[in-house]
Amino acid sequence: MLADQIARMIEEMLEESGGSLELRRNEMAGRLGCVPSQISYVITSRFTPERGYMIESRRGGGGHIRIVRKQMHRDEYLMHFFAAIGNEIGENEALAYLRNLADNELVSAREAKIIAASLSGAALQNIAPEGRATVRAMIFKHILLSLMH
Amino acid sequence: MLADQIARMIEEMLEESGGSLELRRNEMAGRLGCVPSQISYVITSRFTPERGYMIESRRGGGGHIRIVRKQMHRDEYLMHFFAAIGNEIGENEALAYLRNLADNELVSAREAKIIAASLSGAALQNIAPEGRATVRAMIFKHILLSLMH
DNA sequence: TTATTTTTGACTTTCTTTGACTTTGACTTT
DNA sequence: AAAGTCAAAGTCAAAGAAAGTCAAAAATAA
Repeated sequence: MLADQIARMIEEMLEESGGSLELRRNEMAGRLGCVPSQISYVITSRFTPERGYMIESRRGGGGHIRIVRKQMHRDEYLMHFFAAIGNEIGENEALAYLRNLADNELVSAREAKIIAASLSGAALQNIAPEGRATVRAMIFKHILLSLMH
Repeated sequence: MLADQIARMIEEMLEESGGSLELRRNEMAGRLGCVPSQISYVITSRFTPERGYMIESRRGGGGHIRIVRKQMHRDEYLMHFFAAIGNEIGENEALAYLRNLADNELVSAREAKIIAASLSGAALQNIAPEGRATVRAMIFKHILLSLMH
């Protein structure tokens, strides 16, 4: 799939450059033989702040898109998530946060699995659908609390 | 019967691939000359977490369904707990099991904290009291499954 | 028969791809 | 300096591609 391919490419570049890069949308689209907005799509759908990226860009002649992987620190991070979760959270969104936690080594891979299991729709299937996202948010927040101090 | 045939086919593929596979629902349905939702039916009715499978999927272009078998070799201990939990479990009883798991080094202290948080009455307070023990059992079981390698 | 499991298909949701149109910035010309 | 030109990037909505859901009908089992 195109989107994944582009995402991989960007990740690679980020790796090489140590977490920050500047690309030119049209030029990249040209190289890949795709429409420029496809690049935008990939960036907005994959390199979100939720997953720990900052985006900034400039239009016009010599414009560019800059992507920075931001490295927050522990407490700030957990707090940030705590606040970000809100009163309800869907499974996918929760997994995105979780992956971010794992990437930043705030939880181990095994811990991430445990958490994922406890937030999974399957585990919560006995709860009425309208209530699931709320319960999931509660559980997630309590887990984050257990990780603090 | 169609469903059994599909189930066998999936099991075979799992065998070949060593316990984990990714299939495309439409494509598979096409090959079998059946309706795509039939694949979904087989997966939800046969490849359940209760039977040791984990499912994840993605919709849209390039979507897929991934099936992973958690092989339980020397996971009998976890299985034992799994069975012991039953359909409902109170917080105290759950904590007792958890301590047991920790004592036997099946989970780390930190993991135990995470699990305790996710099973706590506080985390589940949005659920009607009658339903809590059931949901707690579900979550606990799913966590155990996630621990089975 | 009655209850449970299968099968099907219409409809929904989620994710991707594309392209037309808009906005912005740098440079050039008046 | 103001206006004009052109090269970017941004936005948005439509179309396409997959998987999910659900309930009715059909088949099987009890």
